[in-house]
Amino acid sequence: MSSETWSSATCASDEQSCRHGRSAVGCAACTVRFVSVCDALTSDELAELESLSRHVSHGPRETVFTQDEAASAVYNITEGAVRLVRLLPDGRRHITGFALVGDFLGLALPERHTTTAEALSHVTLCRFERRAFQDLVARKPHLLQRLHERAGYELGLAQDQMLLLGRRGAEEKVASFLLTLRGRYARIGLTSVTLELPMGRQDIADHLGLTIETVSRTLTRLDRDRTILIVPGGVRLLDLPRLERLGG
Amino acid sequence: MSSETWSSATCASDEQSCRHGRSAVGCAACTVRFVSVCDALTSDELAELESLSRHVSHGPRETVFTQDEAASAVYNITEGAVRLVRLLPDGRRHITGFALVGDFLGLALPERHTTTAEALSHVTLCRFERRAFQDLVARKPHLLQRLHERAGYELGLAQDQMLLLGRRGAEEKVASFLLTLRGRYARIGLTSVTLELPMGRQDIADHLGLTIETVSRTLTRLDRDRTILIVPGGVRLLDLPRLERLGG
DNA sequence: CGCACACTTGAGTCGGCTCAACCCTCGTGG
DNA sequence: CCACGAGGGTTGAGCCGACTCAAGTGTGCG
Repeated sequence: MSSETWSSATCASDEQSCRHGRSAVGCAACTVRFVSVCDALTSDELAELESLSRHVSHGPRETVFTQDEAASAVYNITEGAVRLVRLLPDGRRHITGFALVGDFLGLALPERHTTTAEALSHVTLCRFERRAFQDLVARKPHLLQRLHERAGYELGLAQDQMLLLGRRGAEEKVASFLLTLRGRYARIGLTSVTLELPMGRQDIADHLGLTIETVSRTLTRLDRDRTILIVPGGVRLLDLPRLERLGG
Repeated sequence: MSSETWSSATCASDEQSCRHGRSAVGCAACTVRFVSVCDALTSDELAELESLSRHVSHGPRETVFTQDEAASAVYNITEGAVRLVRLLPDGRRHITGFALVGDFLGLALPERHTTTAEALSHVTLCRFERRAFQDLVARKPHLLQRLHERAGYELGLAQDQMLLLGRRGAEEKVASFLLTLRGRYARIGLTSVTLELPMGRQDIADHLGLTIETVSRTLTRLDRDRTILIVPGGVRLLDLPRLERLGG
């Protein structure tokens, strides 16, 4: 039994969204609506979407869904962050990306999930049955349009990441990673000087194609020369211009 | 003036497809139709699509379109191959991928191209004005559906590539590259024992995040231990099991 | 206190990069 | 016909940065 199923059970879901947390008062009042695909819908359609949705939540390290398993649902993150993991036959793992608030999981509406999604912190999600969501999409071309735009954006991110992985240089990778994350936070309205890093060093390493030791060393070096300041749970970006010079 | 525009001019295009080459006898008889997005259309719709299309062709090293320039058109490759290049501010370049027969350029229908596309050999393409194509797509949800599926597939490829770039090992990278290419050729019905490599060593290096010397050395090593045989314009795969062991 | 876990730090190794020379083919022109 | 140069590819010597292995720090928690 997957933890996904488990969490659905713990969340006493009924017709409308359940009230187990501080969010979940309906799509119209959804805090992430304007940064998500739902933005494409009229209020009527929003109501229809809402009837399909169930809120689910997961604690840290729990699995939302697993690579290669049948994709019974797609998700929209309303709180927290998850890591998207690809496992190799030989045991090595790679983190294709980190999904933040407002991000959509299952954008391509695939038959089977291509990655495993694991919660980094406490995370809440809007869960849609895939078939029902697919039916809705088939009837609402502009929603599909929106999904497709988003997929194009993701494709661009993936290409940036490929570029990053190809050009070596640990410092470049780490600096660029921090800047990218900063940019994504800004995109959803979080512009704090302190950058939260909900993922561990090992996750960053597996994302950048480095080892945990190299990530750690690089961060401490950036800390030593006052480019960043390492704080519990994240970093403070002290010298943005230099960081941008390092990251490209 | 871009070479794209230039080529359009040399191809005396009129209502139907022009007859400058051995292809171009109309969408219904198109050799790449069943491996491309056009497969989603009925014959009526195909006729409509055809009225939007112009055949263009490019010689080796010519640019089809350039990164960051306004995307006036999207393309379907009917013959030949192109490389998709991303240029960095500091001059380094990365090849995000190689597009083969049947591949669609501009899948995400972007305002501006995210990569530069350069012909590797003589290449012919079906060219669609982006706006007109977009209008058609807006009226044909199942075509959009098909584009979106394809985008999902591309996203998967990009993730595989990220994984490849992250896990080091030149031998692994090269072996995997050859196998991936073989798989893509097979997908469009080309199952020859000899694998054509229309791209140069430098292109492979820029695609895999290696140097040209390392690519060359790795290929010669594979040649020496009889895993492959280097032939003009490509390689022959002699020991597939071993190659698969090397590539994952 | 003692354990677990995440992270940091150090010493030595190794694979791919750098720099440089060389080979081969092809096209051009004397 | 050969000389020449250009471009793509190959090969070699030495270096450097990231990995490996190993130990040490710090914090939270039972």
